[in-house]
Amino acid sequence: MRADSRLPRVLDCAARAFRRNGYHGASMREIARAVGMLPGSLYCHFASKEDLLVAVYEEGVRRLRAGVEHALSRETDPWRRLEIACVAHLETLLDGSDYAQVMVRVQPQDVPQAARRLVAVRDGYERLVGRLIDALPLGAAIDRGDVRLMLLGALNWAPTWYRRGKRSPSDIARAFVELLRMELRGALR
Amino acid sequence: MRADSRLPRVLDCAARAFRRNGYHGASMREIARAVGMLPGSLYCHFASKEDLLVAVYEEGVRRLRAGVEHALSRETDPWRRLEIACVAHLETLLDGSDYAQVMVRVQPQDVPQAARRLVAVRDGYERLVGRLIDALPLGAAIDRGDVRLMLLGALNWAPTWYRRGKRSPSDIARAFVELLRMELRGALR
DNA sequence: GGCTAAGACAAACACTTGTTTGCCTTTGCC
DNA sequence: GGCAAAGGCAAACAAGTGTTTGTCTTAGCC
Repeated sequence: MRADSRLPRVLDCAARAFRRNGYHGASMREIARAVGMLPGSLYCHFASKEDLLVAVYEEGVRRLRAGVEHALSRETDPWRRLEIACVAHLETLLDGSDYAQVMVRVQPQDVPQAARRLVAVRDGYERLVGRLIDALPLGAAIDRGDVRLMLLGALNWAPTWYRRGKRSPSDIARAFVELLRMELRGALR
Repeated sequence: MRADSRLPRVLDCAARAFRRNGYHGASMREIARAVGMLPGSLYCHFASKEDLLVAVYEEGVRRLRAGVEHALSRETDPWRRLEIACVAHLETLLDGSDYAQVMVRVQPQDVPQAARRLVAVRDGYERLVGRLIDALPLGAAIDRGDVRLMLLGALNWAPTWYRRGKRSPSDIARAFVELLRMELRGALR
C-alpha cells in the first residue's frame, strides 16, 4: 500500500454515507464525491459496493470489539465488567466514528451476497457480551439468553432516540445496567 | 372510494416491500408488480413514494396501537397491563402484518419531507407505553424514562434476531417484562 | 534510473429510479 | 340513462444507479 493511499478516506466517507442513508440510500457517486475522486476510482479499492459495505461493517465491529476489550482489561468483578463493556459499546456506537453505527443501521438482508458473513461477524461480537453475562452471579430462574437479548436490544436501539449533548452515552449505559442489577438483587432471594 | 378499489392491496404490497427492503430498497415498480398493476397507476392513489410510505407507516402504528388498546381493556393491575401491552406489541410486530415492522425498519430520516410527521406518530404511540410504566408501583430510585427506553429498545430490536417457529412472541415479551418485574422487587426494599 | 503496478481520470455502459402525460374504461350517482 | 370522476393502461421522461473500459500518471522497489 502506498503511503499517501486514500483508502482510509474512502472507508471513512463510506462509513458516514452508509450510516446516514443506509445501504441502498447511499450511492457510490455520493461517496466518491465526499472523498474527492471520481466514481470509477472507487473500484481501484473495492470490487463492488457490497465489498465496500462489508469492509466498513467489519471495521465497525472491529472497533466496537477493540473498545470493549480495551476497557475490560484488569477489571475482574463481573458486574463491573458488564457495566464497563456496555459503556464502551454505547460510547463507540453513539459518539464514536460512523463505522459502528453501520452495524446497527444496515440489515444484512440488504446485502444478499454478504448477508451470512455480516451476521457471522455480528454474532461473534455479541457472543463476547454473552460471555460477560454468563459470568454474572445470577439466580437459576434467570435466563441469561434473555438478559443478553434485552440488554443488546436496548443498547442498539439507542441511536434511534439519542441526541448529542444531552445525556452522555456512558450515563445511559450505566443506567441500563443498573436496572438489570436491581433485578439480580431481587432474584437472588 | 369504489367498492372494488385496489387501494388496500396497494398498501399491503407496499408494506411488505418497505418492510423487506427498507424505504430506499423498495421500488415503485416492485410494488406495482406485486399488486398487479403498472407503475404509473400507483399515482392514482398516492402522489409520491413518500406519501405511500407515510400511509403505510401510519397504518402500522395504528394497528400497533389498536392491538395494544384492545388487549388492555378490562385489566387493571399495572404489571399485568404492561405485560399484556408488551405481548400485543411483540405479536403485532413479529407475527402480525408487515405494517408494524415498517415503523421499526424505516428511519424517519430516510424520508426527509415526512420525517417530522413519522417521528410524531411514533412518539404518540410510545407515550402510550410510557403511561403504562408511569402507573407501575416503582421505587423512587427508578427512572421511569429509562425503563421505557430499555423495554421499547429490547422489543423493537427483536425483529433483528427473531426467527419464526421457535419461541413465540408472547413468550419473549413476557420474559422481558418478567426481568423488569424482578428488578422492581429488588428496588422496593 | 528504469520498471512495474497501484491509483486515479475520463467517459461511457446498460439499467433502474420516481414520475408524468394522454387516453381509455368503468363505476357510482342524480 | 347520461355524466363526471375515479382508476388504470401504455409509453415515455429525465435523472440517477452500479460498473467497465482504456488511458495516463506516479510512487515504490531492485
